[in-house]
Amino acid sequence: MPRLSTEKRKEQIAIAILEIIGNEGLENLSMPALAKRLDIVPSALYRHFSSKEEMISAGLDLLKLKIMDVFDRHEADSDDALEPLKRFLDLHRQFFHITTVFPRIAFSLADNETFDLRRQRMQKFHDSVLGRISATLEKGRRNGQLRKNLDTSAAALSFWGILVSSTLRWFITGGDFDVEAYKKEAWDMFVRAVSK
Amino acid sequence: MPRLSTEKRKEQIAIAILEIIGNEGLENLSMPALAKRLDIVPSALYRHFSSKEEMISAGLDLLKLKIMDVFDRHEADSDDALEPLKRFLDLHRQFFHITTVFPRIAFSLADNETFDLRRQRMQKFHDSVLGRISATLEKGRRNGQLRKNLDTSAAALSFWGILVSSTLRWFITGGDFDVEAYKKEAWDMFVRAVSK
DNA sequence: ACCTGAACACCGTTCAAGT
DNA sequence: ACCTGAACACCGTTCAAGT
Repeated sequence: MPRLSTEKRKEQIAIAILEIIGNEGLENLSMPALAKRLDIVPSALYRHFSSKEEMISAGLDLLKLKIMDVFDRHEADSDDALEPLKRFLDLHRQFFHITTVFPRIAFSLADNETFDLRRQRMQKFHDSVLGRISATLEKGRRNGQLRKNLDTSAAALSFWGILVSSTLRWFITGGDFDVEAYKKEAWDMFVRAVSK
Repeated sequence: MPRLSTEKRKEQIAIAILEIIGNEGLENLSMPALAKRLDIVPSALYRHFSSKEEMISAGLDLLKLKIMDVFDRHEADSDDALEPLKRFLDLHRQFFHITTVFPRIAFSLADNETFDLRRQRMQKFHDSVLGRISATLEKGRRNGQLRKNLDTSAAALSFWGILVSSTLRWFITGGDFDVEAYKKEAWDMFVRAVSK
């Protein structure tokens, strides 16, 4: 009944996709469930996207925007190269339910042609995030704050791993896990590992 | 046509479940696909298990056995507390396709009653593995090899995170990622982070 | 005791028809 | 231009019937 413009619907769909995947997982993302949330009928979704896959892609694009925005808003402004990473880790709480979407989709990838589009989009996304983290670390490596022989891209993946492993544990314990306390310890370990 | 005993079928099903989830993901695990692999009809599966969920559980039980076996066979025998962990990391290659199953299932969990059984089984599994890693680290902490103030359970999760983040990157790049090189760097960082 | 085949509810997608 | 409703192939599961 609502009859919205394609533009608005597409955005609505992308938002709803992220919410459903974040809270209930890919397995529970069904066209009927998605349509119900927008108060339309499942087949109406196909007016705006050609497939479920395309809708997931739209969700990923939105997610990337959101995460990059966090980086942009908290650009390095001090001499400390680790400062922006620390801040990103702290902010993680705010977009935790969003972060869960990323590994959920990544770990559903198969070595299969059907998933190749999804995989490529994930890779671009991941490359952007890791690139951002690497760049920050590289700065610290050059100004002597971090080890000269530090492999900054490996370190960037390790840093991202803090978020992934805390999310994994959070899922497995059904929420009964002190994510903030773990991140604090993991951050201390990370600093020790990369510092001079 | 084959007509095997329930005992043998159950084992066959558990093995096939791990193979399918590991290679093609949970999304591609269908009863028709599973049945075809065993050369029976989908409904025949329900003679041996009451649901798809139960079949996944059986797969998880088998996976736990396999991973614990690796720990058992490479029990600490030197004074170096990090030695068994290093060896586990090296062996990871051998059971890589198995390891992928764990995060795949973990990141499909939802905050949903239907998934509670799966979640609990994952948690027991994860607790066992982390417990094993923690115990090793604890030994090193007591004999003075590692930092006195090391939070061994956080460190154990970080260690497990090396496997998870390398698997994540492997998936995202479609296999175009040097897992062994990354693990080497990540291990160096880990040693630096936990050592005295 | 194990397996097959028909049946049912559900999901992704298409298409003709409504406003 | 956007949405609905019927239709189809596919999946998880049940159940009666086969050997």
